[in-house]
Amino acid sequence: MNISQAAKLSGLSVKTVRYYADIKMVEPARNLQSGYRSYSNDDVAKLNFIGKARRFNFSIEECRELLSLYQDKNRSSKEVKKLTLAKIAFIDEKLKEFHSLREELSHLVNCCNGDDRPSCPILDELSK
Amino acid sequence: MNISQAAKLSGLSVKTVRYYADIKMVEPARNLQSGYRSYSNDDVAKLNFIGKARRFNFSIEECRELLSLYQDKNRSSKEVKKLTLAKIAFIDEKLKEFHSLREELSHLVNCCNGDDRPSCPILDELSK
DNA sequence: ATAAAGCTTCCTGTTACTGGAATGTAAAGA
DNA sequence: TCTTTACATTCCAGTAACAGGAAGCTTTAT
Repeated sequence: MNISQAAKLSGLSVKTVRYYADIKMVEPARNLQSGYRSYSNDDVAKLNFIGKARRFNFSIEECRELLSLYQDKNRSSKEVKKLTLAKIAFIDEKLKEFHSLREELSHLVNCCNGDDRPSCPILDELSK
Repeated sequence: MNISQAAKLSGLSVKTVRYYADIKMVEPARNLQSGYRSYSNDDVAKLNFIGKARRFNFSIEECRELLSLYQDKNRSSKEVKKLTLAKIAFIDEKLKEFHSLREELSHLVNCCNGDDRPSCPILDELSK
């Protein structure tokens, strides 16, 4: 099938699918006459896989690893679990950061009248 | 003072300070003989301000806005509060995203044995 | 036959810098 | 004074993961 069909089936944009071909993550066959990319069902499965992994916040490089594990029938689940735990740790970091940011910002907001006068504790804090 | 001194006092890298000059956010005077950037205390105060705002997750463009409000003696605190509330809303979005991601991932991790066998529920989920 | 749709490659832009090369200036030591 | 060293300058490339768009083929529909 052509690229737009593969994109539709995998829920990705054509641009994204072409990008994944460019970076050699999912390289479809080529129609020799037209030069068009020709995607197999297997290719689409890989695109799907990558799409899901991306939605789970795995980076492209991590997707590459997961994909090679996915295709390796002798892999151990340990390796996949390790990657996933690392991702969870990363997310925990982000959660902590954003939590404390949120607290600080909402503290500032609570101190600010938010009226038409110029006095503003938020700016005061930023300039300290 | 020269750029490295300004960088030190503001807690930013020289590269970053130069970048802020390039994008016309903090444009110091120039030493006409050497061509070196010449930072005033006021410039350093602005750098400080921006550094703090960046740590509060404000984007460069938002910093630009905040900075102009900061320098506008007639600004209303309402405007600053509005920006800050928008930032909090953005952070809340991120928190929600990461929370649900974390849940899904830890669910997968709990289902995975993490041993030397190939069977892996994480990969199974990603390929569905 | 022609037009429209779909495909190709290539280039630019995004965010907020960082690293590095080539080169110029200033300060410190011999 | 000369030289080394430290610091400054500009400019270019790279980062992550694409999106947008131009110019130009190929296929399909009318």
